[in-house]
Amino acid sequence: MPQWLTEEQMRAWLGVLGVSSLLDRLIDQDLKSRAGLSHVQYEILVRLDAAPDGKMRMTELAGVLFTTKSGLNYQIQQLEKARFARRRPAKTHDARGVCAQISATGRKKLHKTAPQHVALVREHFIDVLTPAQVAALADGLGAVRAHLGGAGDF
Amino acid sequence: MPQWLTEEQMRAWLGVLGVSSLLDRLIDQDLKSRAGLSHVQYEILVRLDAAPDGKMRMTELAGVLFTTKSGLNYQIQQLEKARFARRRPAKTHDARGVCAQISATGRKKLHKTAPQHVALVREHFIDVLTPAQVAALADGLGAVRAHLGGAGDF
DNA sequence: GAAGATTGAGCAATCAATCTTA
DNA sequence: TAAGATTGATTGCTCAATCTTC
Repeated sequence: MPQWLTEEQMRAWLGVLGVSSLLDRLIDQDLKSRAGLSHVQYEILVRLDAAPDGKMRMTELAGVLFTTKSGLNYQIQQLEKARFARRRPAKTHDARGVCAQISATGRKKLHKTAPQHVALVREHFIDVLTPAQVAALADGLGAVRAHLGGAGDF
Repeated sequence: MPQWLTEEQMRAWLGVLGVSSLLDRLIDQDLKSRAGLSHVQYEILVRLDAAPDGKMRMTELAGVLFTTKSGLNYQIQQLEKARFARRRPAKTHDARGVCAQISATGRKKLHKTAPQHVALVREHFIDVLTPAQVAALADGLGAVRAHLGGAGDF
């Protein structure tokens, strides 16, 4: 016989699914209407902006963003069309590598967009919780993430 | 000046996004390969199976699943093709209402699929956490969900 | 006009296959 | 042969518009 979930375990599990669905949609709509960026595109720009020289290897970027290489490729194409990023051969001796690099326009766009985005995350996530709850979420979700072994960094 | 997130707040936030991405993909692949169902389709069947008479109004179902009405409509079509569910006019005096109803085949499929699905959720989520961590996640995520005001029920 | 539901166009994600270089 | 990256076909999602009934 299977070991069903307790009521509390169920709340934790459905909580993860529900909260991420709701917040992701909310954020996507906000970013699209305000800045014309999808949430994924915004996260790409954040990572590139923080990276040395504004550039990162495609596979590495896909890893930290928990997306597939195909999906990332598509989004980088969109960012290239919008002139927010470009592709550059990686300057290793390995000619297979490709880097995505944020452009000056991309940085401007990001820096103009970020404050309101952070405000939204605060309003609907951080500020709804006590500091202890935030710590508990960081702790628990970090444990799950560590177990899943994604290439993330935080 | 915007109020940036602290390192811990960032871990909590990226934790939600990362864990849900990773687990959702993992579960989707598992369900598709084992049962030919997407995660969304599985959740639909769970809800219908638990509902009185195995049926639920389309809008209500979309609400508890945090999905759009269009998205739900598409998935119900797929479930109809597979004979796991069907559409029925709601038996209110209001002729606008439509119910989705799980079929006997759908119930069989669900009951055969559920144990391994729960085992997977345990393996990669519940069992990775202490009972206190599970309680903390249920608590914190519940608070966020309550604030977002989704039509969920748990 | 508003609520419940459905449709269609366009966009985005996935999976397998391909191409190139190591 | 394998790693890095890209593409193509297919599926699924989102948004706006539509249709019907209240």
